[in-house]
Amino acid sequence: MAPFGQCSIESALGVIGDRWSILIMRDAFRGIRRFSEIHEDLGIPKAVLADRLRDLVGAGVLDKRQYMDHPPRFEYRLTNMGRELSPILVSLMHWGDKWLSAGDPPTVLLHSPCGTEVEIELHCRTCQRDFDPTEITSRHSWSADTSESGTNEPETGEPATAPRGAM
Amino acid sequence: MAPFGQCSIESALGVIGDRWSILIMRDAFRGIRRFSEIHEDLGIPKAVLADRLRDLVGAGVLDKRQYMDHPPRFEYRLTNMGRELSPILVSLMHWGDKWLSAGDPPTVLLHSPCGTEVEIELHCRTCQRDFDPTEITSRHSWSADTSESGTNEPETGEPATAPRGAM
DNA sequence: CGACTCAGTTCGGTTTCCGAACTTAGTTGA
DNA sequence: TCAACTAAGTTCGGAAACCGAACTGAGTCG
Repeated sequence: MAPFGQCSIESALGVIGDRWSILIMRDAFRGIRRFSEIHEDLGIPKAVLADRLRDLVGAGVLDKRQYMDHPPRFEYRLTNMGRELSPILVSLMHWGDKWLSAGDPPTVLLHSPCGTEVEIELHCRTCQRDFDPTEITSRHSWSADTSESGTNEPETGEPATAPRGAM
Repeated sequence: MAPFGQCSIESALGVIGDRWSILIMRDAFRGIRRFSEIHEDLGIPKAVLADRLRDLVGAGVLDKRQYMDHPPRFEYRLTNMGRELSPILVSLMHWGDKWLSAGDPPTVLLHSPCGTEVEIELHCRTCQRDFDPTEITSRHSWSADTSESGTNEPETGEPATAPRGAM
């Protein structure tokens, strides 16, 4: 495996492939921008936070700026690159809501102009419709097939051949 | 911070909040299902792989089944819960493609019925359009505002107030 | 019988994580 | 002016996780 090479998922994980990094970015979306705020909000050890912020700034998803000279105070703001992580956070949130939350989702995202709940969907512009994961194929050295077992207590049967799927 | 409590992103990270877990799930989508295959594909230490597979099965995103009795052989298949992680993987891939890949994206996902490139978009059913991250608000104890700096070399200025944003 | 495969477990060494204490620069209140 | 306080880190020692390599055990193949 080349270090963060051939697969974009791997490359992406090189930047946000750790629990804390994602939570720090979530905080950034929430408007939590200062070292001490993040520290308090997440309960992350300060040394680790300092480390992660350095990495995230280095990767280009956060920007460190001094917003006050006396005393010197800093904040970490989303860059465009960082802001575009939101589909990832939105999908994580939706998945957690659906499969892990007991009862009501803790947070609901809204489309601010109209107040409708945000949806994130796999969409096909040609077919003009949303579709689900089983309809994904990939183009590369692999070929088709993402279909797996059909329920969460999957049916038995089906041979052990390993057709190559997406991603 | 309650351990994996109030925020669905945190809960989700409790299941796939580690680099290896996500790569193992990606392999599952690719049709790589056997212990030895995953080990070889990822270069993950066997002890760690055994650990992660236990966790992922325990969490309900993979199902371990014996597909052969003599000799006993096992495979790990996606459950429905696992399959529905795909929007997360798709967004990770798109983000990596856009911001980290030099040149062509290593893998392109296609809508299998028609061969069009897969898109994943924030969508509003009321406005009948896709929109971008700056138009997200949340409903909970926080209020609006996700707007941050506007470029990847963000403009200076703007006060240090921390309006609460989404997620 | 010997070599091989799969699916792990065990082992020692290295890296990372963690919480607590410390630092440095500046501010506020008495 | 001195003490207490805050923000943004750094330093420290112990605990946990990670790593590659070696080992295990069930079963197969020639």
